Amino acid sequence: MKPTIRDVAKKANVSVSTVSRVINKKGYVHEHTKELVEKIIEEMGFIPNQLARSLTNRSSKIVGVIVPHIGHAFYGELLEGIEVQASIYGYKIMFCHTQDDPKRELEYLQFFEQYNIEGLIIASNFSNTEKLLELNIPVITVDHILDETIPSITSNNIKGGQLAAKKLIDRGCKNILVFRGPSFLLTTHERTTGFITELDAHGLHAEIYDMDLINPDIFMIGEIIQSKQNVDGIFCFSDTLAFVVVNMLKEKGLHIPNDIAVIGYDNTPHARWMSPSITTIHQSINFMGKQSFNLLNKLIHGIELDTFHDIIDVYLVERDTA
Amino acid sequence: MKPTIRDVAKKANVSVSTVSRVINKKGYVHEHTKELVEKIIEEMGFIPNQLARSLTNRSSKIVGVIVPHIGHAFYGELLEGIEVQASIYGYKIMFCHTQDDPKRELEYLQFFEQYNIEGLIIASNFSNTEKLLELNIPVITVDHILDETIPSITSNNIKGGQLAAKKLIDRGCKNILVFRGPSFLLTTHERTTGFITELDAHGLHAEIYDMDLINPDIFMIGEIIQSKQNVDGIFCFSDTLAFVVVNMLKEKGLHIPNDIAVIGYDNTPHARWMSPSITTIHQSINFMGKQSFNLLNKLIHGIELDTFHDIIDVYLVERDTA
DNA sequence: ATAAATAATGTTAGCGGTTTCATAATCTTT
DNA sequence: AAAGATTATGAAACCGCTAACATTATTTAT
Repeated sequence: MKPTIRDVAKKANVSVSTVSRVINKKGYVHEHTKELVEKIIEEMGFIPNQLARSLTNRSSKIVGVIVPHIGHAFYGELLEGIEVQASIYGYKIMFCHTQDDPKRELEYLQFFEQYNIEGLIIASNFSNTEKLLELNIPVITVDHILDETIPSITSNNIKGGQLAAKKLIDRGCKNILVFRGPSFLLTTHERTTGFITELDAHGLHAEIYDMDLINPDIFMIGEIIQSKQNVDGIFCFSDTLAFVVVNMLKEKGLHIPNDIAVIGYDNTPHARWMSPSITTIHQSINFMGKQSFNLLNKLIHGIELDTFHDIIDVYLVERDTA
Repeated sequence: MKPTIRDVAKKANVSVSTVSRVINKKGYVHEHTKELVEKIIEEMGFIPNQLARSLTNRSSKIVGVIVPHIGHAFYGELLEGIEVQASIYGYKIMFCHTQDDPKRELEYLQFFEQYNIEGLIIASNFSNTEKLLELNIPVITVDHILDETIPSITSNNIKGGQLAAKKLIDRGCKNILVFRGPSFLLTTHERTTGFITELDAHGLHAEIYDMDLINPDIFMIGEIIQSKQNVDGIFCFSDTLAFVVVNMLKEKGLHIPNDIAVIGYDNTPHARWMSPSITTIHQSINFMGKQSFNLLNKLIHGIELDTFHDIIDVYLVERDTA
């Protein structure tokens, strides 16, 4: 059986409160007894039970994270960033992937509540904002803004769109296609806005298609590429998409980037490994993860926020396709 | 303030134990009172505090999962499988990614212990088996076997190697290269064994190189490919590797699969999207995740195991590169 | 009708900690 | 040397729940 604080107290011939004081470094305790207690804790291999602690403290040292699909690289990397940072501050993560199912969202919200989680990071397109606020714990969103009142970490999607546009314009592209993400995502709109306004400023415009960023409809992309003539620039809202597009263009015998330039988004490893390697917009997902934990951590500890909605910078990675 | 069981009891004019009986559906309670209590629970929005429950029960409904890098697709998918299954049984997961750091492993083992986790799934190359067994909770490993005494879920790597070999042999390949994984992994050895024995049986042999499966050393691969003449078949232990190799071979002007055949491993989405699409060994990572939770669940509930080391089937996905 | 069995509910002691309060010992201060 | 402040420790209540045990009400069996 694991030793409890009482076992330690008995062996050290002190009261439990003294032991408690030692492990929490709180209140008065004589140097002598402190050393003795510490020795015995060491000896017995005593580890305070966090569950019991949480019960009195209401500080579980757990934060919840909700993502749509943990299997996807984006969320994996995000989670990695969050976890790294959380562990520095002694926080553990309990996560849930909703698979875009609102039922699961609510279910997990309850679970989280049962465990007295101290804060919540939401990366899914959460559907039930009221429920969220009822929780009465700090909540932030990452990668998108759910509500003006909920602090967030997002990527600078407008700039991402602008950078891509600038690059294509610089190359002299005139006939531009955009394979963007689904229209219900805020990120899609932001990138589109950034891209289009930049084109506009140069008297250019683009033809836009909505796509699934993660599971691209290969057939449809093929159709579009075949049917369009004279296209000389394509902006894809994910590297996965760019990846598929580049492969198809090569099949078609076009030279990239001379005949046609392609820009992706995300800067995943595959973009670098592909040949030609894919020019893309880099967003540091890992960093977003870290920052989102940091933001949440501030809220948990009641620290004043300097920025309520933090926007992470993006940049263009110039490679072979544009 | 969140309502407690006492608040409910008071409002319903019953004792806390009656309420407890209602929420746990355990012991005698009159239909009348049951309905009343349920109504009040509903009204007050009472949710039993799992922390307090765990304290008495020692059943936290939490299982721990340790992976090396959550950011990697393999572990993301694995975690997804685990989580889906866990949630069906009302279990939450607390995870840690060790980044291959033994210090972090131990640290997290302690954390897990503090939270009375009920079981542990290990996907990392855990270094400290004794510590693990000291935990006195069910432990299983997934994707590799750490110790004969610890139940496991693994992929049929031997068969994976065999399938790849058979395919290359069928194509008439004579001059074969293997880009395998790091030699400290059991999976690497198993696949190698499967592959080599099959070649042996046909009087063939292969040249083997150790590689990082996830972050391939592009330069080194390039060197090898350039230096070797007459190679007509390559077996890569990950699709990522195959991906890089295929790109390089194309650069070199070789025709795949006629001049040279390539087989990957994993069947990641990119293998399908690449052109030529990559022939690969499929292993159902998601399924492995599910099965590993199922296995752990049996152990937790003391159910007799029919297989101590369960091996998940793999198969060849024939596409354009072999 | 009475004993025995079953059903319904309450009382209370934990689970393993933290924390308030009380008390005792030691150190300052004048 | 006495009063006051500081330091050191312990007793006990409590966090929110479960479960063993006790008690009473209701059935069932004889």
